[in-house]
Amino acid sequence: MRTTAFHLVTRKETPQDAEIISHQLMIRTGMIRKLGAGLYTWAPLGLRVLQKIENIIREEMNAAGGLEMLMPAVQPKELWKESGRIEDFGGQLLAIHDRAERDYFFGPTHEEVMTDFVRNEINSYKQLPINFYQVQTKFRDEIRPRFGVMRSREFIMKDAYSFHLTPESLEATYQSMKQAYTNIINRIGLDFRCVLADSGAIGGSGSQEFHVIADSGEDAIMYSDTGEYAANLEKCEAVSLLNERKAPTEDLQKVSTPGQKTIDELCDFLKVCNKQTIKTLLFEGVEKPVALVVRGDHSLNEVKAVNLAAVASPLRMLDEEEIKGITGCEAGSIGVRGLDATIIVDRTVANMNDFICGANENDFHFSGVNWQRDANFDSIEDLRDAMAGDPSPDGEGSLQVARGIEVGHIFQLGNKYSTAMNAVVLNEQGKSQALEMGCYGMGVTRMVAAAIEQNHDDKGIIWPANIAPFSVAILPMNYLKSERVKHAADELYENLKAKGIEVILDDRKVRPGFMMSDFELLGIPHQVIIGDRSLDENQVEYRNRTDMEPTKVSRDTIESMLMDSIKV
RNA sequence: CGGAACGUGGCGCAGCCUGGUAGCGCACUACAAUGGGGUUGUAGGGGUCGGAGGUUCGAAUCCUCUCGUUCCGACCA
Repeated sequence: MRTTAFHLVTRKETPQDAEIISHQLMIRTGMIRKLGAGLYTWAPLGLRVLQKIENIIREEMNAAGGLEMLMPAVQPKELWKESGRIEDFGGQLLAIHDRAERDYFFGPTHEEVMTDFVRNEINSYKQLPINFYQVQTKFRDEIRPRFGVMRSREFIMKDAYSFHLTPESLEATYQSMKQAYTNIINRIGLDFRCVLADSGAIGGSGSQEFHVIADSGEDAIMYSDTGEYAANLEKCEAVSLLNERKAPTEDLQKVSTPGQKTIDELCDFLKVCNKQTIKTLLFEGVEKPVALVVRGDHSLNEVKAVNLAAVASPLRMLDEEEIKGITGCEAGSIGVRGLDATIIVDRTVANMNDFICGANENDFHFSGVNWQRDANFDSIEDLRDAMAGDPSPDGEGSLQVARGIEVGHIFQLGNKYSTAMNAVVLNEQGKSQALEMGCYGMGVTRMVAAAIEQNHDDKGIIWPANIAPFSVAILPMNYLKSERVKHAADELYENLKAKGIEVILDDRKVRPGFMMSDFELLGIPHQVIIGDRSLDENQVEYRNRTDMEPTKVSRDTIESMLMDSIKV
């Protein structure tokens, strides 16, 4: 490709609405342009990268036995009524209708369409297991799109769906998908972790997420420093930090704490450590209000909370009026003694003794509170966010924290959809049986942004070799005036092209500094600078984008050197 | 959806408070010089100031409504 025949429009200035580096660089390089909130045009440069990622995904999916297909983006509302997921997805569904006022959704995901396809196509256990996938445009009406294509409303996802007669068969395919995802991200060249995850609106029993490690990541992931354990913070098991409950040593005492509302204020006032206190949080329950109790220095994990049977979904904290009605006090003085609510305590809280809590009376707390003697709870659950330094739940090492960008999520759905939508096969005994189902999503557009988050410097993008839009950039100095330079550049360009190398030759009438800055921004891995100065010695200059160290290379060997470093 | 802010050539912004000629930088076009790190000069093209209504002799500027966008909180590949 010659730049004059390509669409290359770079910008020196950072767009005002781009917060994170990948978004900034994608706009500055001209890979994408914004059309509206969460809507982006992929220019030719960006599409080259996107398609490379798609191709790697296709190759690995095919190698793992996946069968590519393509479903409509527009889905009849009736299918969603069958699965009962309209409520789960809520406002994220883009509702549309046709001229006859029939209702449709623009697909945010395709479990329904796929299950419909399969219940018509698959009738016998002999057709199983099978794994279909597609690479397709989705639309989710995110409440707050941001970070460019990282959280856009329209995006491209690879989604796969597998079907099985038995949970064992599902497990086997699930593991092969996990391996395929590992291969994909390794080939793209990114640092990632596979972590345990909450399955959210998609549902099912078990799921894992693939996170590309980056400081700008929206998720916190916890991992053992010495063991295998890794989980999304929202899922990460938090163990009890106290092995056993010690016997009471203090008497129950009501202490005056005028105006002390937050845990921090209370601890300052009483000169105690926040590890001696508990937080009692009141939520709407299914039958009666629920009090969720965590230690003063811990934070409630909202995903764990909403997953509790006694807690109403969606999660809602009681307001001031409701709190007053139950406790007679304000939010800062709630405590567990004599509280009329279902009391669920965190594992650590269950083992505390001599602790401090609100007295359900404004400006008073209790100290020296002990379970059984002074108060009781209904059950013990894992309620809190795990913290760095906690023992790993599998007993191996302690937990560390990192930020991650979720690029993939794999689920064992079991028969949730097949039962709801009556997708059955006849088994060997001729009996009708609901299908076991798995689904496997990967954010293709997001992967591009994630790759940039992990591979850039102050000058621009540093593309990993396998997804770079071009492998080699030829930068001729004074191409339009020096016949010698033009000849050498054209010759190298044609030779590399003939060998199947993706090469871009900058034949624009721009000055050298401009040209070099442009290609640093673009992040092309291998750059060859050709000018009269080095041609005098029958040499060209080579640099790679990673270290930018210039190396003089003889004209005779530059081609083979490039071929070696690219390893086609 | 709640809270905040912003809409002025393709991009980044000034002008608005105190109403009267629409301006700057980048980008773009042409010419010239320059030619190994975003070079310089000269000359150009491009904006009904988000939209509608109002106040006024006169509105980018003041008022009302509306649309859009972005940022902060609950969702997810």
